[in-house]
Amino acid sequence: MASSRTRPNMSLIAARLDVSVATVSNALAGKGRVSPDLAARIRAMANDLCYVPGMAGRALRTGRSYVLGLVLPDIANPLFPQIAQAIESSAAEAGYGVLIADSRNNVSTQTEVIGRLLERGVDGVVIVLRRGTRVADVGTPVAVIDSPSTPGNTVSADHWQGGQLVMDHLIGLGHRKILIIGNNPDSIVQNDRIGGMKSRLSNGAESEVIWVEKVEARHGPGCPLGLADYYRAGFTACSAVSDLTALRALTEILGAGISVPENMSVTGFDDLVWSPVVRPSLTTVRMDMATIARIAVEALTLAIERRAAGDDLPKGPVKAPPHHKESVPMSLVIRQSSARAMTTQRTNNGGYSK
Amino acid sequence: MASSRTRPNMSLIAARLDVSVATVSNALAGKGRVSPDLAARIRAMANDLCYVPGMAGRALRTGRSYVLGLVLPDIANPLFPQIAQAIESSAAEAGYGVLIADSRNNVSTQTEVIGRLLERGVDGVVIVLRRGTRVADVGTPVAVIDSPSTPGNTVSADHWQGGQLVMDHLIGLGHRKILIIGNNPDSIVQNDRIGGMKSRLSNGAESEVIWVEKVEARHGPGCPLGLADYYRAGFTACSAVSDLTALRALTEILGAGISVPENMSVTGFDDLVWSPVVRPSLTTVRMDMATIARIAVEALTLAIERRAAGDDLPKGPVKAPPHHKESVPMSLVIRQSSARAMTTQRTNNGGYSK
DNA sequence: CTGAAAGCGCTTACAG
DNA sequence: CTGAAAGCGCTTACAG
Repeated sequence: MASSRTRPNMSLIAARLDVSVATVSNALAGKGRVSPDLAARIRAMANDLCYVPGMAGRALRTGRSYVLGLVLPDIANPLFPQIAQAIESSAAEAGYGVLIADSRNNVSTQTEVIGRLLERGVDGVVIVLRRGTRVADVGTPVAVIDSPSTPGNTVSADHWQGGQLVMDHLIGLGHRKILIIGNNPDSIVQNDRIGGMKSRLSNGAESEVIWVEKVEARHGPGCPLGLADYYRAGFTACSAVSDLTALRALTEILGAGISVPENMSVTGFDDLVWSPVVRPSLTTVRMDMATIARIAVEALTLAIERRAAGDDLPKGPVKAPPHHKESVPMSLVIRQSSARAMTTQRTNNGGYSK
Repeated sequence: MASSRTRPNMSLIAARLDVSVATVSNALAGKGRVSPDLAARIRAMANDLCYVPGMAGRALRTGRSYVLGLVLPDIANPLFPQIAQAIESSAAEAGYGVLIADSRNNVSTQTEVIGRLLERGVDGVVIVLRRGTRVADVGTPVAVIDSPSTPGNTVSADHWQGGQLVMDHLIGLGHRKILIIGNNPDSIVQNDRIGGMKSRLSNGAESEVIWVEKVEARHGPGCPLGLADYYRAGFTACSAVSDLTALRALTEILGAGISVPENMSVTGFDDLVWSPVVRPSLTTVRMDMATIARIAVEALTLAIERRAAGDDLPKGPVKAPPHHKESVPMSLVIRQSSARAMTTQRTNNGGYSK
């Protein structure tokens, strides 16, 4: 009677079929050491009993939990959904679950949450870094997602190339005075993107960079960025390092009565969820998160296998350099759209003309 | 030599101190069955050896993993960061880890991912529901976060009261013709919010409801909502059921040369990450996610304790009804701001006046 | 206050 | 092809 309350295990299956648990284990694992028809009967019985393998036992025995930790600097970051979804999906495909942890942009918290993940027995950790922090060596395989300019092993989008993409687009549309809007001058990612943009100025095009945090430090949080002044000074495009910044620019420009894209083009970065929703929808650059996640998870599972196989101590001469970098191209997303060619006569009053 | 490669366990501590593992276990668990100084020596040794308890062993023995599953309908949903952060934080406080899963807005996928979570041995599951789906009975405690109008046990924000809050605000500012913008007419949450809004129309105020999905079904995705027409028809405020919809309205209105909030007020819902970033920043309504998460996690841990204690079968007469509902008040976030009083003379050209 | 022993569910050599 | 046995790291009655 009470047996219906408790989850079935291998012993139950074995008892019902009068075989040994070892055979059940082998049959269910598909190791092929079991005769086909016995294996079939075992699988059928497992199915009848709604058997689900107990991971705790397996983990204890094999020393592997098939769980990965995902450490994020700030879960509230708008890019997080893309990252989490991609990692979860890649991990699930590789047979791993994903335990999340929020390091709250804080190095000591980061150490602490990694500790908690290790307690929980994760086999490896994916860490998303911010603002040039480094991660101390933990006793488990680690994959880092950040900028390629970050020291150490990393997988990341090619932010520099993404910057080139967007600048090529703007130059191709005929823009020659382009305002680059950054947010935080300390961000490696943002500097990479801006570096890429600047590297593609051509045909006499010029740019100027402003940083939101610097402007706010002077005039207070949420202050205008003075974009109407740049418009009057002849700038015809704003290239922001993120969609968040682009959105701020877009609303400020529209609010000043300057039409987009007729009089001013605006581009962003990251293709955040609302980018297609605003009017005009935002031309932006997208990271291939699915690929980045796949590479990170593959690297991790490979390291986990190696470690499980005991390839720990690199005896003899040290082999290849320990730094491994991989960067994934970004792609331009051209929408309805917020950036357009300089073919229309530029109006000089900045007003919205019917 | 090789011992430095392997994680220390209780046996190692016991051997080093020449005591039994049972005593180590008791000392580390703080059960008080161990003399204070022995307990101190054991803790010191554990510390020296960098001992971290192996959860796999504990899980196997106690039948509890101290891991909760978090099932989301769509990780890419912009509300997800708030939810995930709150759940992770509450769970961590209660000593639980959080395994994420994405049901991709799909009932069969939802069943499948819940199955995978159970395989991994989660002690309970938090499910965020969408669009009136129900969740089948799984063999583990479940907490559902959704609308209070959803059948079954739920914790949620009081969306109806949130709607009242925003309408009270607009009426108080003097608005009398208010456009309510919904997205999906099938959403229980959105209908609750709109119901609350309508319930507070007073002083001869009137409203009209439009649904983005319906407009798009007629004119194609991304089409204008015709808000300038509503402005010309005398509407002075748009109350959207989400910040995403509010953002779309805001950019359309600004793009039409109608100034916000001088000529048209706009409000949203959810206080998404970019709401303070746009200009003018968005007046919105916020759910108290921290409280909702705390209630959900508490309910779950309580149910887990009960089940562990064996209070399974409710013998004798059935007690209180199985449906438990809890709804948490929302709060108005008034910003710089996108909604303002009807004190200024209304201009009739809809133009932006310097 | 401390220890010997059993057992949670699984996998893996090893024998037959 | 199949089974008996050991053991992963822990906790929990039970005895002393």
